[in-house]
Amino acid sequence: MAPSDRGPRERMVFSAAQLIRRDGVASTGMREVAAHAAAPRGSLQHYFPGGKEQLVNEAVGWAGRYAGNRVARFLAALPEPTPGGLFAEMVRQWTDEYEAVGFAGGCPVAAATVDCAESTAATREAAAAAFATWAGPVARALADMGVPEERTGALATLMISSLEGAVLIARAERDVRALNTVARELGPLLDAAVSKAD
Amino acid sequence: MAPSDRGPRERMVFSAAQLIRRDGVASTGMREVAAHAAAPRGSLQHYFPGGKEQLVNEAVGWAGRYAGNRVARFLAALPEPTPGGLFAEMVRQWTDEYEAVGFAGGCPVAAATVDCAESTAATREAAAAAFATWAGPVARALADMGVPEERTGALATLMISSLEGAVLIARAERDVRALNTVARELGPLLDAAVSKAD
DNA sequence: CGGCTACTATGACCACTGTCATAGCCGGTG
DNA sequence: CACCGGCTATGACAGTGGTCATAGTAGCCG
Repeated sequence: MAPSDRGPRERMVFSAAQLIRRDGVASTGMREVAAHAAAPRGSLQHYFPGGKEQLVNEAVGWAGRYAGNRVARFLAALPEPTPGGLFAEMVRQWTDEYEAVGFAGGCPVAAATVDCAESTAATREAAAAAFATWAGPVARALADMGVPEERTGALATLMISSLEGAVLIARAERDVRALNTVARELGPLLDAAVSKAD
Repeated sequence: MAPSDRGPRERMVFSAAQLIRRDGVASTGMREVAAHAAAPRGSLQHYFPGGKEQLVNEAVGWAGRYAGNRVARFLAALPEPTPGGLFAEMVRQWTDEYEAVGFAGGCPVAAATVDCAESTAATREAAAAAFATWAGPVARALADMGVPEERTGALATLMISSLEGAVLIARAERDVRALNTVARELGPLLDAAVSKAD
């Protein structure tokens, strides 16, 4: 699932994201991150002199970039790209995971927002940046599909909002129902946004 | 904002919800809850022999009931109830708060889900129950407005998902943009769901 | 060889948490 | 008055957290 043989630094960032996804920021310990990454504990203070805050911020940034990069893959997987199809793929990544390995993990950016939005300004900004680097490719993809420029941003926000909320509900219920619901209900609306002059 | 003169027990549950909303479950201490509720620390073990878990679960339940009860108020505030109007009111509760007192707080149910879904089964179930007691009144309201029965549940889920996600993004960005966006984009879709035979 | 840099290894510190044990208050009732 | 239940008050405990200090290793350069 993840490249386990990268530098230890990268592994720790990745592990931090994984653990934050599962337990939230506050419940994730530094020692735990090092152990999960099979990295020496002493490396934490070496690679992340900024402490836990720096590690969390990098994990959040990593998650944002990951989500943004997935968009291109989703598009490539679609025979004929449509907004609704893209959203269905975004949702499917979650339903696939939940059905395959269970409901252990949520979105790390959401976790960081919930846990740090008020207490840690830098992390809050990292989360906002992550949402932006995620929404950017989505909006561009919508534009490429023929959605008018003035609506791409709003629809991208709607897609990400619905997805995040559905992930939350799905995790609480341990059921992918909410995810499937938003995909089904939102698909037609998204497809209807492509201007017919194409 | 809240009835400050209820029993100490109720005040503690309410304070717990407030603090969880702000900092997440893990970062909210029991002593902090007692202090915030102006309640004696010794009362914690008296009223909540189940410890923190019980307190958190009750706070989540309280939040779910609160959200469910708000629905009736929103409907009463609308001259002519429509699905899009109801959703706009639900969103407006958040934009009003954020513009009035800042972006300190999110949804306590979301916070509990993020922090406890994997670690504490009972809290996860409490969160699922809270979402259900919230979605119920929403779905019933949609039905009363003429939405076909077979779609009310799905649309309620869509509304709550989008709202939760938008709250998350708004908090990260410290901007109500996402909230306004989902309200604007989803309104027409919701209104279009009322069957015309009415 | 010495010296330097990158990284690793541990142990200690201090702040704090949830929980428990114990004791005290205080208003009723008999 | 004695008694007792509901509630409060505090101190202690054991555990865990992030962080710092210090020392060690490995490898390259000169």
